Amino acid sequence: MSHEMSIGSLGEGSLKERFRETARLAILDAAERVFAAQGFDGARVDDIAAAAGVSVGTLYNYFGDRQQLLIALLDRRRQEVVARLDEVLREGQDGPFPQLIEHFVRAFLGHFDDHRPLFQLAMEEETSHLRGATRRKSVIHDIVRRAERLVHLGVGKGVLRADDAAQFSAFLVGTMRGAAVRAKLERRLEPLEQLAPTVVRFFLTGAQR
Amino acid sequence: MSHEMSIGSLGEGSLKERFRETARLAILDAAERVFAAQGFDGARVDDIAAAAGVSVGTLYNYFGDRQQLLIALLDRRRQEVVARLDEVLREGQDGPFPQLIEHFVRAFLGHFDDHRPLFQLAMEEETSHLRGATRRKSVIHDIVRRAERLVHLGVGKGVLRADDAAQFSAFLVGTMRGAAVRAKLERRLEPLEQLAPTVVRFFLTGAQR
Amino acid sequence: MSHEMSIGSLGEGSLKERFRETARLAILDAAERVFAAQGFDGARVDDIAAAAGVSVGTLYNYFGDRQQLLIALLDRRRQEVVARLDEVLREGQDGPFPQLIEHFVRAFLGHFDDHRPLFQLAMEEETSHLRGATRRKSVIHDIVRRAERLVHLGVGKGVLRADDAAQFSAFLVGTMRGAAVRAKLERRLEPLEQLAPTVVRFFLTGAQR
Amino acid sequence: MSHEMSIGSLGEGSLKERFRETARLAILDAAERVFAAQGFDGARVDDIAAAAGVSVGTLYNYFGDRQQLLIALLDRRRQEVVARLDEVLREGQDGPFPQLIEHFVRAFLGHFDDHRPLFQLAMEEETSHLRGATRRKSVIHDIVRRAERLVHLGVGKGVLRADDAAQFSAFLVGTMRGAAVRAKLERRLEPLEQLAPTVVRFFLTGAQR
DNA sequence: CATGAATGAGTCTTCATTCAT
DNA sequence: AATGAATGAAGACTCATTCAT
Repeated sequence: MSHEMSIGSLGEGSLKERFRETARLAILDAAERVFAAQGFDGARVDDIAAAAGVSVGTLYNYFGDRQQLLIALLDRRRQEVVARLDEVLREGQDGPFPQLIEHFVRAFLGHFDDHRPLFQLAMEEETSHLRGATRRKSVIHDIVRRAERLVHLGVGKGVLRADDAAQFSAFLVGTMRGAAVRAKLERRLEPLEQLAPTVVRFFLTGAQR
Repeated sequence: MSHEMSIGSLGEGSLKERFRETARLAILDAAERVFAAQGFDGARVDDIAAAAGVSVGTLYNYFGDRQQLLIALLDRRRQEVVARLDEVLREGQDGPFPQLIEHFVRAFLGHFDDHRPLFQLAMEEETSHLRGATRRKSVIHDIVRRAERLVHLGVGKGVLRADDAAQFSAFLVGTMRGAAVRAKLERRLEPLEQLAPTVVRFFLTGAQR
Repeated sequence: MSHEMSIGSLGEGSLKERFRETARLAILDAAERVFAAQGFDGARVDDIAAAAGVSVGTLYNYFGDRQQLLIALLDRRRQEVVARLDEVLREGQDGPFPQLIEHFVRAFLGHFDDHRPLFQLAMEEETSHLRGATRRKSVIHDIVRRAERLVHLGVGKGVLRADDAAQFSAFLVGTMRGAAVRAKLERRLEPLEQLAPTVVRFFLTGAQR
Repeated sequence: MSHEMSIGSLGEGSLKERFRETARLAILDAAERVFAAQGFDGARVDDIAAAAGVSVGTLYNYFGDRQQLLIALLDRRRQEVVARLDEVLREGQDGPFPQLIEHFVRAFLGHFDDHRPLFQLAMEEETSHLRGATRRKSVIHDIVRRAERLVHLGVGKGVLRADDAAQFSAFLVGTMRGAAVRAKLERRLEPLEQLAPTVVRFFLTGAQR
C-alpha cells in the first residue's frame, strides 16, 4: 500500500484527492478478497461494496461499472509485478545471469505469495472472458514479455541455448506456475519463494541426473 | 473413447438406447464449444441447447442442471486424457525413459490439440468455482498424478535426479501448459504436439547451453 | 367401482370398449391419489401417469388435457355422492325426519370417509380456480342443494323452524365439514360416520344444555 | 393492527423505516388481492408486483421469495383475527355467555367480511400444500383453538352441554364457514356479520322448531 | 393404440446499475 | 459525495402438451 502511495504521491492533489485515493484502494482491496473467494463471475458488486464498507453507490462513484473495477484491479497487480520484474531486469542485466534469474524467479514467486488467490485467477485471465469493449493485455502476457527479455539476456551472455530460446520464456513461466499449482493442490502454505533455487536449477539444467 | 467406438456395435442396448447416447454426445459437444467460447459462467443453457440443435427441455432431459452438464463434460475429457496417459505409462514402463517421456508429452499435447479451448478452461478448473455439492477432483490433479508416476519411473531408472523429484511432475505439467499458453498468446495454430521434443529436451537438460 | 360398471354396463360396448373404461378408471384412481397428495396445482401429469402405470401419451388419449382429467375426477365423485344423497332423500322422504337426516348425514360422512383426501380438496373447489372454459358447478353446490331439499322436507314436516330455514342447509353442511376438518387437525383416523348422531343432535337441538 | 396504527407515531424508526413499512404493506395488500383472484398457485409474482405498483426486484427486497410472501400474508391475517377473538374472550369471559358468543361470532364474521377473498383461501390452508421448510400452524387451527376456549367457558357456565363439547368448537367454526360459503354460492354481498344472531341461535338451540 | 423423448412458453429469481434523498 | 432502495433485463429451470416411432 505504501507502494501505491509512493506512485505519484507528494500531495499531488488536495486533501480530498487523497481521501478519494484511500477509498479507491479500500475498494480494490475488498474486490481482491471477494474475487479471490468467489471467482470473477461469482463475485457480486454488493458483496464487494460490503467488504469495502461502502455502499454500492459509492463503489460506482469510483468505478464506472463492474468490469472496470475488475480491470483496475488486475491492472494494479500487473503494474506491481511488472514494475518489480523490470526493476530486477534493470538492476541485474550487467551482473551474472544465475543471480539475475534467481532474482527474477524470486520476485515472481514472492508476488505470487503476496497475492496468491487473486494471482491464481489472474494467471487464467486469458480465458476469463472479460467481455466488453476494452480488450486488454493479459497479466500473463506482460509477464511472459519480461521472461522473454530475461531469456534474451541469458542467450546474449552465452548462458542459454539459442536454439529453443523462443520457448524458454513460456517454459519458465509455466514452471513457476506449475510450482504454484502444486502448492495449491497439495495445500502447502509455505512461501513459494523458497522454491526459487529449485526452479532455477531445473530451468537451467533440467531434471536429468 | 472406446465407449464412442461401441456405438453401433453389439446392440449394446436398444435402438432407443443408442439414440439417447448420440443425443447426449451431441449436447456434450455443443457444450464444449459454447463453454469454450463463452467461459463456464458466461455460457447460457439456451445457447448450449441451440448449439446442440435441441430445445432446452431436451437438454434438461439429459443433464439434471447446468452444473451437471459441466461436470459431465469435464469428466469425459478427464477420463479420455487420463486413459491415454495411463496407456502410455503402461506400455512404456519397461522401455527407455526418453522414449517414454516423449510419448507422455506427445499424448498430453495431442489431447490438448484436440480439445484446446475446453482444455484450456479445464486446466483452470481449480479456480473455476464449481460451487455445489459434488466437490470433484480437478482435471489437472489427475494429470499431475500421472506425471508423478512418470517421474517416479524416471528416478527408478536412474535417469532423473531424486533430490527435487517431488517438484518435477509439477514442473513438467507447467512446462507443457506454458507451451500451450504461449501458443495461444502468439496465436499459433500449428499442433502443439510438434513441440514434444523441445519440451522433453528442456525437461531433461534445461535451458542452459 | 362396481358402481361405475353398473351405470350403463351390460356390455354396452365391445370388449375393447370395456378395456378402455378400465384404463380410464385406473387413471382416475391414480389421479385421485396424486391430487390428494400434491394438491390440484402441485400434481404433475407425469406423476399421475406414473401412478396409473401408463405413459403420459396414453393419459392424453383418455383425457384431452390436465384440466379435463381434473373435471372428470370431480364429476365422478360428485355424481357418486349426489346419487347417494338423492337416494337417501327419495327413500326417506315419507318416513320420520330424524331418521332421514341421520341417513343423510351418515351418507355424507361415509362418502367423506371413503375419499377423504380428495374430498377435502373438492370441498374447496369453489376457490380452487379451475381456470379455463368450462366453468362448472362445484361439488359443494350440489351438496348444498340436497341439504336444502332435506331442510325443506323438515320444515314441511313441521320439525324444523321455518324462519331461518334458508340458512340451515349451509349450517348443516358447514357442521359436517367442521367435523371433517377437526378430524384432520386432530389427526383422528376413525370413521367420521361415527359422528353422525352427534352431528344430528347438534343440528336439531343445538349445543345448549 | 396496533402496528399499522403506529405509523406516523413516535417516530418508531427513521423516516426511511416507515417508508419501508408502508411499501411492505402495499405489497402485502396487493398480494392479498392477487392471491384471492388467482389462487395461491395461480398468482404470479410479476402480477403481485404490478398490482403493488413496484417492480419484481422490489418485491424480492421485502420478501425472500414467493413462499415467504404468502406466509407473511397469512400470518398477518391470522394475527389480526386471533387478536380480535382473544380480545373478545378476555372481555366477555365474566359476562353472560349468550353475549360472549355473539361477540365472538360477530368478530369472526366481521373479519371475514373485511378479507373475504383471502380468508376463504386461508380457511383452506390445511390443504393448500404450502411446501417448504417452515411447516406452519394453519389459520383455521388457531381459530378452532379460540372456539374451544369459548366452548369451555360455556360449559363452565353451565350453558353448554358437556357431553359433545369436544365437537362444538369445530361445529361452530363449521357453521360460520357454512354461512360464508353460502354467501359466496348465492353471490350475496351483504355483510356476513348480520347473520351473527342467526348463527348464534342455531348454535345454541339448533334447527328444530 | 401406447410410448416417452422433444418441445418451448411460462415462471421464479438474481443482480448490475440507476437515482432520489 | 454517500446511501441503498428500486428497477427490470436476463437467465435457469419446469412441465403441459405433442408426435414420431
